[in-house]
Amino acid sequence: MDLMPNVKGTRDLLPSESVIWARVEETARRVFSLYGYGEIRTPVLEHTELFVRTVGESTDIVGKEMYTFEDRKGRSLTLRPESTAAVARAFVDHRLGEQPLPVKLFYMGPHFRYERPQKGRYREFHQIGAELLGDPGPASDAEVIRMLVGFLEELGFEDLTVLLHTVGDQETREAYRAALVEFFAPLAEQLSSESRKRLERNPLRILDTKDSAERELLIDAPKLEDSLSAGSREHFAGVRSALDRLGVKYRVDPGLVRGLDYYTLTVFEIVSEGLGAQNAIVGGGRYDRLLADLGGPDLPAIGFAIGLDRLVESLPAAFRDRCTQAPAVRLIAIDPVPKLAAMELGEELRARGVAAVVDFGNDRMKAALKRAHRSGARYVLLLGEDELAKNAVTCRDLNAGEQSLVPRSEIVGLLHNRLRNQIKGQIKGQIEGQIEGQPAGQPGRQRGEGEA
RNA sequence: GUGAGCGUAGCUCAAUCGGUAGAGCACUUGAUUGUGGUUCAAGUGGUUGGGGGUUCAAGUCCCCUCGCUCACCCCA
Repeated sequence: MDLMPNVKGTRDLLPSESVIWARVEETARRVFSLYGYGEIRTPVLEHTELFVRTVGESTDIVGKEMYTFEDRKGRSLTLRPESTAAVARAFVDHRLGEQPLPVKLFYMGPHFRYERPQKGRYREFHQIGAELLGDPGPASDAEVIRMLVGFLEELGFEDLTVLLHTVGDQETREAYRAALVEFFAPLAEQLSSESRKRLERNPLRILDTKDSAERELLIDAPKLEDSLSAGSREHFAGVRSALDRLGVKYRVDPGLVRGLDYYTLTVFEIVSEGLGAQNAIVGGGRYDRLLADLGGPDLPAIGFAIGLDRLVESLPAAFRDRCTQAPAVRLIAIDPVPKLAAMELGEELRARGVAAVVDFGNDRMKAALKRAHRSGARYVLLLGEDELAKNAVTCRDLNAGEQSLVPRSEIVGLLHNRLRNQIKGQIKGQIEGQIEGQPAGQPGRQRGEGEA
């Protein structure tokens, strides 16, 4: 039992894991910026009212999952359970509607919901999201989805299917809501208590029930498709034809009803295998009323949020294997005096972009070499009195188990070249600027799968 | 919020009907005075999550509690 455990539903990410997260985040930044998105960083803390008004009082998020508390002046604050509302708030606050439209923003960071943790669900979780604000067209919907799919492909995901649906415009929703209530009212006894509540508060949510008896009832229930207004129908058709043209695979899923109140028209989701029950890694949709509801301009918008925790859990092994952080070179000084020489050499290597660590242990070389091996280093440079006297260093290749005496003047260039060559094969599909100092790999892990 | 399962060495786990806690890996040391990874030998390591109860005797049975995990609900 820990004396000081972490807070339930939160976790620490150690370097072997956080390096993967960093690569995913870098990829998102690169891909999204190629589409003209800029990063927005909003506070983790917002007024509770923001989420109550936008996400919806009838949702579980607002009803029972928010981390809400009063500050010292009695104001009700909430740790953000999602970010679309916050981005919309910032958009209104900063009058971004007066800029050339659409405004394209992405964000990433921690979010909080008070739920029982399980696989793929944490109380502190992380989202990467993007919002395109100020354009009504189906083309924007398609571009947003295309960008999202492109991002996931960069990470090595294959065969992910986009689930697509429409919840219609306001007119549609009102008509359909009425139709649903009319249909279910006489059947209320056959509904679960949960669904009876839904019938009052948010009838659309009955559609995605998992209760088999209720699914039977749904067969004869009015279809959302039949209530779609002409405009909604046209919009949905536009999204679909644009996605077809862009080569995005999707499946229309009539059961897909996003839970948040602010969604209109297009909604979509991406699920992944191997995540257990919490398999949605992305959710998104259009929210044409949200900005106006917040007292801002009457502008439409669309966006999505990626569950980073779940994304990383389902990340293809090929991507994970490329994410290593061990410095490739380790310098071991055998006596006190060469230690300073080792530090100097380390600086020279780093100046050329070669990641190098000086071993400061004062024990025997045996122990130092062991540390080097365990660190995942590819090369060890040995500096002792012998080497100093000859103005050279011993360069040991830990993979090959071979070593040679290299003149001091040549060692930096030699390592720089060797590591550069090794990296070129691995770098494909990875971030520019990561070329330097690419490590040799983790202990116990196959080397060089990324090559060729 | 509801339900189920599980807490034994740093890690993964074992321990028969209740009988005085053990293995693999890891770690330390040595074989090797300036050479890791392989091999061999030796060694360190435990309040069996915590508290209470039953019993001659509890890791094992009972109660309480804390924690973790999975699932429901819902969502990323």
